[in-house]
Amino acid sequence: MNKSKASMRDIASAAGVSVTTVWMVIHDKPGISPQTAEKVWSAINDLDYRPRKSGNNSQLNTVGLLIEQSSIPAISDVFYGDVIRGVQSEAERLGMRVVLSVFDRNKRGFDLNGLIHDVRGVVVANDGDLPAQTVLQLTALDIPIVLIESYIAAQDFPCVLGDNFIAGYQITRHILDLGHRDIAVLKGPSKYSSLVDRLRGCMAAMAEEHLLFPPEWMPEPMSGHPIKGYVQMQEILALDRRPTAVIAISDKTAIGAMDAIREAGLRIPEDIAIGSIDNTRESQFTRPPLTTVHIPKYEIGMLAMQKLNRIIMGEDTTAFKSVVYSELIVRESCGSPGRSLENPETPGNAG
Amino acid sequence: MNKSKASMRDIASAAGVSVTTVWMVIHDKPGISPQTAEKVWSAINDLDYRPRKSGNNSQLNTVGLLIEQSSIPAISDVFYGDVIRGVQSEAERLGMRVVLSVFDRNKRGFDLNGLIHDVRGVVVANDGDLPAQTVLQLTALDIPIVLIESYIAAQDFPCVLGDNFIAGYQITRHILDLGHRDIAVLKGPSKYSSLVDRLRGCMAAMAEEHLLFPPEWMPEPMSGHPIKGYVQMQEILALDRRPTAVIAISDKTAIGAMDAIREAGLRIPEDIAIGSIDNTRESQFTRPPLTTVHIPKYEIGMLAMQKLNRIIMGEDTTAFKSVVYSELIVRESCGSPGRSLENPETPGNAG
DNA sequence: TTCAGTCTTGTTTAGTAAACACGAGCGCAC
DNA sequence: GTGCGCTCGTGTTTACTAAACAAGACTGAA
Repeated sequence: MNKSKASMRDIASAAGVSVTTVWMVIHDKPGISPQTAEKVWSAINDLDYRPRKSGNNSQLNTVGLLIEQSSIPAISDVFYGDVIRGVQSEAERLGMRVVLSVFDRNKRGFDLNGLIHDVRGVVVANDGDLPAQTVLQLTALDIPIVLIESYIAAQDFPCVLGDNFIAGYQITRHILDLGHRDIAVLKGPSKYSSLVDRLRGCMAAMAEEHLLFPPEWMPEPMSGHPIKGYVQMQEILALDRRPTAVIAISDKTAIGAMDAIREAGLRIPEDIAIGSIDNTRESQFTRPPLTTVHIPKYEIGMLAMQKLNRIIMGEDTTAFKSVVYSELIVRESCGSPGRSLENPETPGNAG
Repeated sequence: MNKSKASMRDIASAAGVSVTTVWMVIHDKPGISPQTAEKVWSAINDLDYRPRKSGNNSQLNTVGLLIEQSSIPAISDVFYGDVIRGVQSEAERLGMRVVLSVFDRNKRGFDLNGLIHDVRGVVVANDGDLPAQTVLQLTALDIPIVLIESYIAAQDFPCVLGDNFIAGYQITRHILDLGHRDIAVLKGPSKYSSLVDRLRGCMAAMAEEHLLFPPEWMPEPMSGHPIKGYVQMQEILALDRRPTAVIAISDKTAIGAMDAIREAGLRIPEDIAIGSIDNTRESQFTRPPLTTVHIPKYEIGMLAMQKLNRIIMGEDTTAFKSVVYSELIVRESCGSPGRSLENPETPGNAG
């Protein structure tokens, strides 16, 4: 008669507690003393208990993490690795599971239906190649959604962002404060709203000094080229007049640009200073180490998961942007603040 | 012997339930059936129960709303009226009380101590005159704090903001799209971080068209002058060359500027177009009605209270900016989009 | 084969007993 | 009278439960 595996009721009587208590122990709810939990767990072990129904309800607290294919293997990607870790660890804290789902830019019709049935919400990491239409489709189906490092103008989605505008402003301000006035910028594809915001921040800082980036010093990015920034930088170096400093819109772009600068036989930062935004792990190992703006990637992931959970729980009713603070990290690629171009002692402030 | 008032235990036995249940009814906790609640409440009424300790614990869920004096009578203030309503209504939903506390810019040492003992957290509306030091003092005392429409650079405070940068960008973009190229801007005091961000957004939009605001078309604001924008606009109108459009950093500034424009015998928008940011209530009753950018003031207040509550409850651990979406409201003060300057049919896009 | 009825499973609601924190009052020595 | 410990009554919190509930699985009659 005891052929069928033990049930919660069996565990309860074996441990001398109520079924509810057993349930609470299994689901890690508050209000259980360590002793009781211990008793229950050992009873579960002794009787070899295995929940029956749990198969289907586990899907009920699973969320999807939609990510574009180019970032795969995403776990090790310079930017999204940290974001994913943040999402994952917050999900764990909330008792949720995360399923990774890759968006392939070549397959037009993305298989949303396969995803949405198993999932209570979706966080969309990065955009660019993920057409706004896909995102709208998700909301039409009433699936809660949170965007990461992207927003859609006039479409008020909940999202979590780095302070991209301020980051652009900060790095540009830093380079201006070092005395530079001939500054170029390596921008990114305009489909990434985060990169657009960064550029706008750069331009605002320049405008405060009544300066504009000359058009020839704002080359368009090569789409699809493996080494971002490399070709853009070459274009600038081929011009008659060369900038004394260049701002790269991302660390990756900066790294490509540094290659081009070195190949041209120029020194960093003596001939050309370079600064960027992201503070990815590799930025501290470039030669010279990159002056950049830290974007708290782990926190972005964490907050995104937290926000998604709150939307699912009905706690967040109005959509808003959550913006995490950025911080300028001064290393060596712009020269140190003590030694500006003309004035070795104090930061230059001419303008 | 029954001289002393009834206690929870008395209520409990009178209603035939446990003390815990009585407590849960009084504190509106979940897990009480309507019938039981009814029984308990009537017992409370019959025995004329009155909680003893509650005197001090009601202060425990009170929060302070710190506001600068110039905004008083704050309830009717054009901007902060809505914000305060938002804070208040969310506080009510959360079962909290709000005490208004006015910061007087003339009294240097603000009496924080009087406030902090009764309060579990503070939301600071506006800044400018509220020195950063005061804010830091609050955090040093470990009082949770949320800033509204302000942040302190490099000091990572939780805050709730309108999307000031984008708002500046939007109104400027709108005016540029109408074909204007000779554009002036009426900026605000630089101590207001929100107004600084708006200006930066304006400058970024201009820079995208490779334009800068000429310095003579960016007059400094008169500090302390009753009618904001009026004197600034007069300065611009006195110049040899006049702009075809002007951007006011706030609705209030725009209203002053419109007076100056009318006094100079010029028509709005035919001679000078004007746009601004805020969408305060009065902006729709100006003549002509003001084209402006809506900043959701009520939502800002609501989110600030929500965020403060979460910080108090220990749910929010990392500080971040919450940014609510803005929206361009096209009325008549810039001319209608169908009829731009040179081209009556389509928006001008030269540049 | 199907379909109503019951059984068994996990889950949720609505509740409780007992321990806890803390100030008020009380007695008692000094 | 004043300070000091002690108890006691207060509201509050923790740890736990009985009973109702939802839903799939099983069963046995039509």
